[in-house]
Amino acid sequence: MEGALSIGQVAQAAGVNVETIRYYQRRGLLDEPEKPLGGHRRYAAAAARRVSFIKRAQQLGFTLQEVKSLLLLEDGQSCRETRLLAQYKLASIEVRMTSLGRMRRLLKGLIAECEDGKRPRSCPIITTLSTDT
Amino acid sequence: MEGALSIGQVAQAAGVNVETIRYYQRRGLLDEPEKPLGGHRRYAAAAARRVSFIKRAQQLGFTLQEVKSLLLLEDGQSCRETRLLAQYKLASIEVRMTSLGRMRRLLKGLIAECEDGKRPRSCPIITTLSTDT
DNA sequence: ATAAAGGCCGTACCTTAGTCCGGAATCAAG
DNA sequence: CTTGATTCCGGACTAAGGTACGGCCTTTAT
Repeated sequence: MEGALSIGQVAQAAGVNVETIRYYQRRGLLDEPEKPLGGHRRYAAAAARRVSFIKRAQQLGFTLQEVKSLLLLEDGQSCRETRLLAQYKLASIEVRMTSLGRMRRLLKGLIAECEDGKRPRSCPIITTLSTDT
Repeated sequence: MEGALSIGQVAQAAGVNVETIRYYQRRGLLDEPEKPLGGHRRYAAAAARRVSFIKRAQQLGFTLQEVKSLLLLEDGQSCRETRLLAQYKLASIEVRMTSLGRMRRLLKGLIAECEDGKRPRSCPIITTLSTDT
């Protein structure tokens, strides 16, 4: 059997709080294993992986609601819908990257200017940030 | 005079709610112009630009607290600190981009696989997402 | 000059993503 | 078999980032 973890072990494995696990269950992102009448629930290792996935997706800016949709892919069988969702996410990731790229270019340029020491009055950084996109 | 906007005009120009403007003022991201005793405050066009900047920075994942720091650059004169802060932000942007890049590669691959129609049983998308980083 | 629109201000409320609490029950070690 | 650590469960609380409300006053357009 590849898993007989307690909720605490799942939490530790995924690097989150026990309460977070329970919260995800309430939100329907993770299901609760059966409770052996008057005992403690046992989790498969897959639960910990699922939680890790949730955290990773979140770090990339997906909301729990979105992650939930993504996870439906796993559970559901419809490859078609899955692909659509993935394509949509991909598009949003690309938008974010483009945005970040612009900001990065901006900051790089400003840092360089700053280093040159040619500061006419106020730091060029914000004058620029405040005006450009 | 390049500005004599009402708070509503500032909000509209920046594409936010009037309440948001007031909220930023409370948070110290934007200062309130003097109020002409028993009248309505008037804003310079710079206020709208500032708000737009805040929104842009936010879209890139900066918290209001961080944006506040960034804005100190504008107001403060210390180029040195400004630069440090900007460098820190730059680094964090790069981390985010790398992360997003990984996710993008992942999604792209999975979408392609999905399109091939070779689905062994469940959609490959999640099997992968659940296991890899 | 008068009404509608907008501004002022304080307070209350909302959503997201958790975290904490407290009491009862269960598990694991010695 | 006792003790200490976990789990269970419901519900309250938090922080961030706003949004809404209500009463009153000022502006603006007609």
